[in-house]
Amino acid sequence: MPADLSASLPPWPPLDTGQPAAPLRDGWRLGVALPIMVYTPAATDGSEAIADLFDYALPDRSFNSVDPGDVRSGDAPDEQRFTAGQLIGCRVRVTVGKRELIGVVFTQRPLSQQGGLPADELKPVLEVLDCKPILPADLRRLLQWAAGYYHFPLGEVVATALPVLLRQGRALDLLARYWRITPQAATTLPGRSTRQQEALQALSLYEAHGASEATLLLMGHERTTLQALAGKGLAESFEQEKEPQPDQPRLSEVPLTPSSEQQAAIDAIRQLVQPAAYRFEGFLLEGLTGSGKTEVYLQVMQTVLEQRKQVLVLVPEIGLTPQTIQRFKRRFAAGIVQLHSGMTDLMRLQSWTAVMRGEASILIGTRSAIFTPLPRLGLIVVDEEHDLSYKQQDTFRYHARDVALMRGQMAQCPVILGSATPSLESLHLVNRGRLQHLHLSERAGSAALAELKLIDLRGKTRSAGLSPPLINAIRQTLDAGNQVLVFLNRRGYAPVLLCESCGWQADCPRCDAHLTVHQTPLHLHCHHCDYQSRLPAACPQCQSVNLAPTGTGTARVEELLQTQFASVPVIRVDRDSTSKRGSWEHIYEQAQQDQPVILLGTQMLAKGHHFPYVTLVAVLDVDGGFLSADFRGAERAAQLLVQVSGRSGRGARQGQVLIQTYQPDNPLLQTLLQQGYDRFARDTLQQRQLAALPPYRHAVLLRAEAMQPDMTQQFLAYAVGAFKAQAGSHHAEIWGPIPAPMEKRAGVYRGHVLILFQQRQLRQQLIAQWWRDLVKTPERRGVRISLDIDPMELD
DNA sequence: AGCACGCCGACT
DNA sequence: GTCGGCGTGCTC
Repeated sequence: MPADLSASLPPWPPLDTGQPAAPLRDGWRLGVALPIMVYTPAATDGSEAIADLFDYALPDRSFNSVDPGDVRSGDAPDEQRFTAGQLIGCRVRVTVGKRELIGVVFTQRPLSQQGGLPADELKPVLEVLDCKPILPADLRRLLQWAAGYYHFPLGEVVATALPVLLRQGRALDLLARYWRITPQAATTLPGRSTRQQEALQALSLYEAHGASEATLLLMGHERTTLQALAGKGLAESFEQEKEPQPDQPRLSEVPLTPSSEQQAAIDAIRQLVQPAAYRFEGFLLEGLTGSGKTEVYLQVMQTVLEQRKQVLVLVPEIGLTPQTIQRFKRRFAAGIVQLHSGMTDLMRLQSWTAVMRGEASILIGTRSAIFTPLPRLGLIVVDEEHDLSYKQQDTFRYHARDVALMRGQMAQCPVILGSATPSLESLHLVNRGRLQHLHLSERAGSAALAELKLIDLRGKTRSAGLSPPLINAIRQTLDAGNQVLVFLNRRGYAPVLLCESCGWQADCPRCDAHLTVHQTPLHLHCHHCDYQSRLPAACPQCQSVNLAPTGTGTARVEELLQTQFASVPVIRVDRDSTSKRGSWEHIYEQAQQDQPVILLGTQMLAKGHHFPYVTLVAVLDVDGGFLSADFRGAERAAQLLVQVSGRSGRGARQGQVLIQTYQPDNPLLQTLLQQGYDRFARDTLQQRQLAALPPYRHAVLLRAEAMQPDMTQQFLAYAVGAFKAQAGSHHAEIWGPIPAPMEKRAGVYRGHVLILFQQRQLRQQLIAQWWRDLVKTPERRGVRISLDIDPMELD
């Protein structure tokens, strides 16, 4: 029986319009954040100093007529286009140099007030695009924090927070179509159509004030259904200025009965989402795949929704499957919207607007969704918090998990970080008492956790990377009618083309890397820069024709498996095989049948997917990660192993995981296998502490790249000199400059300096001035530089 | 990042 | 004599 979550609460507050400011004779000076890579000094705005703003004038005549209705109406004369309201948080169109850009107002003060550029040197604002702020105060504060923390221009940070269409100047539609139920509906039956019945039921919840069509569409109803109801006189549509229509979340499914562990976790978090007790607290919810983390999220969310607050759920880039969405939609009849890269710009704008206006209560999105305005944010969930996709790797290098923790503090709401394999950063926060650790150790249902076993590759023959014991295990599993998952982190056919006469190897001309052999179509491909070429007929060095594809890629394993197990379908899942749209769904469908198949794939297969009939997971090569030069390599590899093993034996059947290695005695690998991830993580943390590495110290990576290797190194040497001159060498340890692990990539020579700080605040201060000077310095010419705060990968 | 201005080679 | 090469410098 659906329970009403929203007993009788007051209506939602209006949008943050601020205090209407009185029009001044001489107009306003607006501090605008613009999407350009420029750093400007902080201009003072009363008490607060905000860097990277450009001042523009909004002249007096703009205020001659104050009529909110005329804002943006195309035929109004110029003088009537602006209101004298709060402009902070609104978009403006301005001239920058010779071009026009759209920025967001961050400060607003009278032109007569002293400070900044003389008023007559300011350019005028061309157009005000919003009559109400699109970025509310709390989000502006978060964006300012992020710009400061990551040392990135505020305007560029703001740009990542806005949907593309708003960045391009599109107006937020103020008129909308609404639907409501008619009085006749009380006495007339809707007929046999279940869709119409469902739609009518939904409409009845909104009573006479109606529901916006957008909301109804988001709830899964179709426009044609509504029109059919209108045809029968049961519903009617009308247009009105869009007032935020509060979402009316309801529970639409009976919650599962939690295990005692789940209940303990739910209770712990629920304490903080009681009406009087709302405050920030971070939780690390650690639980293996299948242990029921999602049920904990759902039950805490229920409490939050009961108070008409909103929930933001972050998921990794590939974690947002239709199954995930379905799970939430089954549980709550509520506005649930998504934000991810697979959506069109218009869909993203609609989701963004719906949560910004409080018309949706649940937002499920990837990394950048952390910057969405949610006026009544009550809970943030970061699922699979260890996932690397939360860290943006280009230009604005923010970490969505870290931003989420800051946002929770600013919004005074709890943040749940969930993972089967928590990041060492989060475990460190637990140790320091900054996060509360909650455990789910039991696996729901009957399935026991898969047992992990090593296969010692030393002295064993291999065909296409598979040892005889592994091939036997695969055969037994298939003969028993079960499915097999084979995991290899290398795409293509063979990772290198080798001349068997002289040892020549086909290398990429633009990178320090081998070219990968691909079979269909036959060519050489560089996975680092996309360079492609034909296979040479003979060795360019010794003219021998004994060129052999060497090593193992997924395509070659596929070939072997197909010949070895001819009666069983082999499904390859990697970027090469799933690039076509719909192919992933097809694969998924096949894997959900209780038929023997072999699934073969890269990372893509490791995460979050349910394969109930897989009972054997084979990891062909685990050594790359555990031997990695990067100090985080082992952590990554361990997380991947645990995630992969979570794919096995989720149904009623016992699963096993076989791991091939040349290093069966590797101590970290042994710890992981014998004592589990927790112990592995504790040991690894201890090593980090001894080596004074993150998370025990706070890192900054300065990257540089240039056309010549010495230019890169020269610049980095200069940068180190400048840092020492400014900061001395007491507060920080400098590593480098050193060339990047793959120095030449896509034709440019890359290098970096790593600086480790004892204190985060000191890092913040010392880096700020240094970086702003570096950007300006003439030594920079010909060198591209970027700054990475809390770097995750040293490449 | 754009998009200027600015000072040196092969074309009508 | 010009079209245009991309070096460096600014954008309220």
